[in-house]
Amino acid sequence: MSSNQDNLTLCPVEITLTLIGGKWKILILRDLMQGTKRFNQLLKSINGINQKVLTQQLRSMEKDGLIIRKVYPEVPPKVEYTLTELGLSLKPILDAMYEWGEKYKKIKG
Amino acid sequence: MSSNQDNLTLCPVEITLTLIGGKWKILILRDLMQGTKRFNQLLKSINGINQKVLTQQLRSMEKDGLIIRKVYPEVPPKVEYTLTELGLSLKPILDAMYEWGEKYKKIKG
DNA sequence: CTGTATCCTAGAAGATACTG
DNA sequence: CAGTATCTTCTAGGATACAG
Repeated sequence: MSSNQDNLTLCPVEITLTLIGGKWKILILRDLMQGTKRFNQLLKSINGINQKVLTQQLRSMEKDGLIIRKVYPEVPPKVEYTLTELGLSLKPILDAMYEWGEKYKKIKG
Repeated sequence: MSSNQDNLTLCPVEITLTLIGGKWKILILRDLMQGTKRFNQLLKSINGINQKVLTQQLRSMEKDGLIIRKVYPEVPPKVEYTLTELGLSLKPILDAMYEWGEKYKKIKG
């Protein structure tokens, strides 16, 4: 898994990939860019992910300083996930991906 | 594998991911953004990839219209890979990833 | 040099059941 | 609701050998 202890001799693009590569993190970021979300909200809005994998990805992103996990000591439990400043700073990447996908859709769709 | 037959009802970010997701395509794009490259050049400059996987990824990207493969009928063979216009249009994404990686390096390094 | 063709493996991802 | 804990499946990726 990625971590902030990864080799910092990698090229900048590779560094970025170690933190947001993989099948799901970009999609989690896409959702959290809209604001704080609860675990179940993420689970529903991310097509095809399951509970275990979502938990794993969120933990990894928390460890990497991209998101913050806030637990409300209630019953039933309530857990909210929010982007950190570092996480928010990924927005230009997400925006570029969004724009490219839009254009591609128009061409091919 | 990704293809241009993927479900176009996906959100734009997901569409982009189907075309450039995975462990290697971004790195191949990074290299080809600098211009046409031969197979062996790519093999050497992409850290950790092997021949089979590089071939697979290049075929997939060719099928998706991101790159063009040009074979020179020589002995020994010479094959060059070049970005198409569509492939080139991914540059903003690569640039954003590069910039983010740079900043991250400065903070953590 | 640029590929196929096999075979193999690690680990990501998924299904299911259970819990505070 | 938001998780663990297991067990299983799957496939991207890797190692190796060979070929035009």
